[in-house]
Amino acid sequence: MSSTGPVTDALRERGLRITPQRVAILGALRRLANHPSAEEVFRAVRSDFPSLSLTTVYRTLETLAERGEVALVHLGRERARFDHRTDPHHHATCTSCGRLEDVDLAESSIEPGIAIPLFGGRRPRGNVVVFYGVCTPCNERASHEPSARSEPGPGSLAPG
Amino acid sequence: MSSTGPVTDALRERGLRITPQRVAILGALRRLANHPSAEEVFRAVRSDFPSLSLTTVYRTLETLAERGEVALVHLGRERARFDHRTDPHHHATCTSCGRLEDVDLAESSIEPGIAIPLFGGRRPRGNVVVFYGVCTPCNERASHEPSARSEPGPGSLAPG
DNA sequence: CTCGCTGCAAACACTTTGCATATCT
DNA sequence: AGATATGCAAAGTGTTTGCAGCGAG
Repeated sequence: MSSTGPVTDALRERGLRITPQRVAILGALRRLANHPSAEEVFRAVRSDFPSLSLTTVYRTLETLAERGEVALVHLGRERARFDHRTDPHHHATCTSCGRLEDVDLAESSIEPGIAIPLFGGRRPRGNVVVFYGVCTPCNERASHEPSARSEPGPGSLAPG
Repeated sequence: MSSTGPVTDALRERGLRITPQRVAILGALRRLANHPSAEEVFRAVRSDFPSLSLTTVYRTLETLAERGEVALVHLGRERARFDHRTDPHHHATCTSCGRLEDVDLAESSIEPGIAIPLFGGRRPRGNVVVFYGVCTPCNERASHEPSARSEPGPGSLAPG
């Protein structure tokens, strides 16, 4: 199989064998873009690839993460999510429904040059910022049901 | 038991019954200060409280977190850790050994006023920053064993 | 006395692993 | 052909839950 395409190329560049499973998984991750979990990728691919196993999805995403082709995003108690973007950026998440979106922030605005005592006064190698808030649909739902249970949603990491 | 003390007072203020288990658990969390996991708290308390169960530690810490008396800190795949500080602050972690320390950062330096599209252009309710780097002991160990395996350590959330 | 708390054991969700078979190169 | 990837089922890990008895207020 000498097929070409962005996904196939990415796999080849990472020194990975090009299998239909991998093509489908990485393709789905890029297409979904919504920081899906392994299971969400699994369901998306399964439709036109019934023999695929969840194990393979986990293994493939782990391999891709190791090689820097995708990134892992963990929030609070939530299951792991995968990010097709690997360039430095941050995230915003809805504390009510868990929706997650990218946030591009000027690097300088988070003081990457700060001296960290834990690192012997050296600067951090990197940092991750997560913004917490309530997305528009959840916000509207909350105002329509004033006294209704305003579920804290997934993960109780939310500050304040 | 009408004993007094910071821990007892804190429990009472949160409307919780003062049991020896809770006094010991919250006391240990404050004393350790090192962002211990439930199991680490358990081991610390167990010494002079052999009948304590891990379940109670989980339940107590969860209750305290719900009431805002302690905070949860999750990093990557790692187990949950608990923080006796609940005021806004950030964290630095060693990507090699997992050590975690507090970082106090001026709030303005992370643009809390940024308009987040996910939140309908509203500002985030809060944010969490984690700085990644290598702590001094790990750094020295690495330079003494140049070609040795430089374990990525717990959690592969580390950027770049 | 009453309701909340504790401890035990069992259940849980998510993720990883062992192994035989199938597939890529 | 040879090495690597896949699928299945089973094992983990960390955390949560049901329930009966205990203890704080």
